[in-house]
Amino acid sequence: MRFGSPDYCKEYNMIDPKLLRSDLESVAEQLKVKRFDLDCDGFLALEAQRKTLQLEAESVQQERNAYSKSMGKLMGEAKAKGEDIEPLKLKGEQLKNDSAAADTALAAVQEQLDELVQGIPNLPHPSVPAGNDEDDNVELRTWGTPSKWDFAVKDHVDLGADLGQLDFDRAAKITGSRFSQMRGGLASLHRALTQFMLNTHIHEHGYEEVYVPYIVNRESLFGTGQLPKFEEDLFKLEDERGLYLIPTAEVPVTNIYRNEIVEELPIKFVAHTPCFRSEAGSYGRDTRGMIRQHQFEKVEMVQFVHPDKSWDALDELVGHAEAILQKLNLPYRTVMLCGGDLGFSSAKTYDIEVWLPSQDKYREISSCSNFGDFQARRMKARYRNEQGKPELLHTINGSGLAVGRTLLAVMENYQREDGSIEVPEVLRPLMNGVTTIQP
RNA sequence: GGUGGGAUGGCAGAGCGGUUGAAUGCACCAGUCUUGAAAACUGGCUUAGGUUAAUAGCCUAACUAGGGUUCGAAUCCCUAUCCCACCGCCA
Repeated sequence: MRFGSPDYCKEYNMIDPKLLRSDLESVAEQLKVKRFDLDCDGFLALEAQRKTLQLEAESVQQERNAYSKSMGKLMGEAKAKGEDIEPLKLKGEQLKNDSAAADTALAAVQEQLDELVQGIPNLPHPSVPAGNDEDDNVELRTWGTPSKWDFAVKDHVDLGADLGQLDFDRAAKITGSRFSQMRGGLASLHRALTQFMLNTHIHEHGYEEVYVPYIVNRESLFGTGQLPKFEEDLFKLEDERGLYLIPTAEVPVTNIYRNEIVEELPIKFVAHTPCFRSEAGSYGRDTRGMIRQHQFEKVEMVQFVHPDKSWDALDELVGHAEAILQKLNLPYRTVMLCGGDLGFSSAKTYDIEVWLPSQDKYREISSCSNFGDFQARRMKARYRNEQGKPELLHTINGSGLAVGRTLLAVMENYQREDGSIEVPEVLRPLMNGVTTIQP
């Protein structure tokens, strides 16, 4: 759980504290791209206190250790001479109290320092453009051409309802809003998409499939950065152990190597899991259909890579996600997120957005990020460098893809005038040759 | 859910409350020997934090985790987690 001593260093530092001490101005400058205002004066003041107090605490501790070590001998001598050993103990007691006082003072400052440092997001990569929100994201490329329809296109909600295979009302009855229930061909199509994505990543992109828990502990959520800042986005179990439903496979998969030194890099994992998100704070947004659900399926790619290779690996991983859309022949575009839209832990993120004819625009279907050593530092996930020394590795991940949204995109882009849906070529072998979803 | 037994360095495995960061073996690295290799011998071999120009020294911490007793804890006490065995229940 912890780096080093419980007294002197708290867990979950994120930005390298050494970097803050050596290059504070530069860090603050870089964080402006992310629209984060770093409290430099506050940091410097706390850091100065920390340094003084830590040196003090360690020196008292040193004295105490030396005294304790000599105690055995001193007591023996005292007893041999028939002297009282109480004064000897008293001095030890005094040292203990001094030490405890010094530790307490240090801990108080360290706590404030930790709080400050832990609230600092990851630094953005120099190539990340400044900007406030998604409107400032930069389109890098588009692929495919949105179809022209000579009839009025329906959205997936109407298509699904007309097919009698997608039912939000019954899902609401069973559970509540933001859930869906499917049946028949649509349910099969949904499953086939999952299977297709997994097969592609495993057999064409070199990923190893992993099966992981869908319920995780706090430490894992800290490791990937969902906690402590984003607790309200999670479903927490009413359980004294304090467990949570996973909001993404990223959490269990990335944490596979928490507190470990891995032998060989890179490691490429792909996992299919359900994802659970409370969507607190998104009331009224995307309430129609299955764009934003409390429960959805996702195929997630996670890579553990050498620090020198993470940027190349990210580009490659984006390509893996795009390949799925290309094989499904779904038009999309790839954008680079601006600083203001970047997630807390991410150094750089590419979003892939699929074309939705009903909305006449592109909507996010995958998000691919490089976290640098940010998550690795929280997780203590390391590898052995060329000198054989443990060093933080880099983590990257990306959806490949969000299955629910992919289904929706397939429905809308493959719809026919009669309301039936053509099954994309690549999915047919997985659906026993079925070519059309019909009522 | 019940009862018992465990958790020590990469692995195996010692460890009376006081030079134990931790015996020993294996593995690993370097050297000697050898034409080369093996064997044998010699030496090295955990990690984190702080200090520092330093991956040099020095200091602090760590024997699953958290708390307690003590001048002093791997060693004693409490709690949690995980593992093993048996019983009960069960997809």
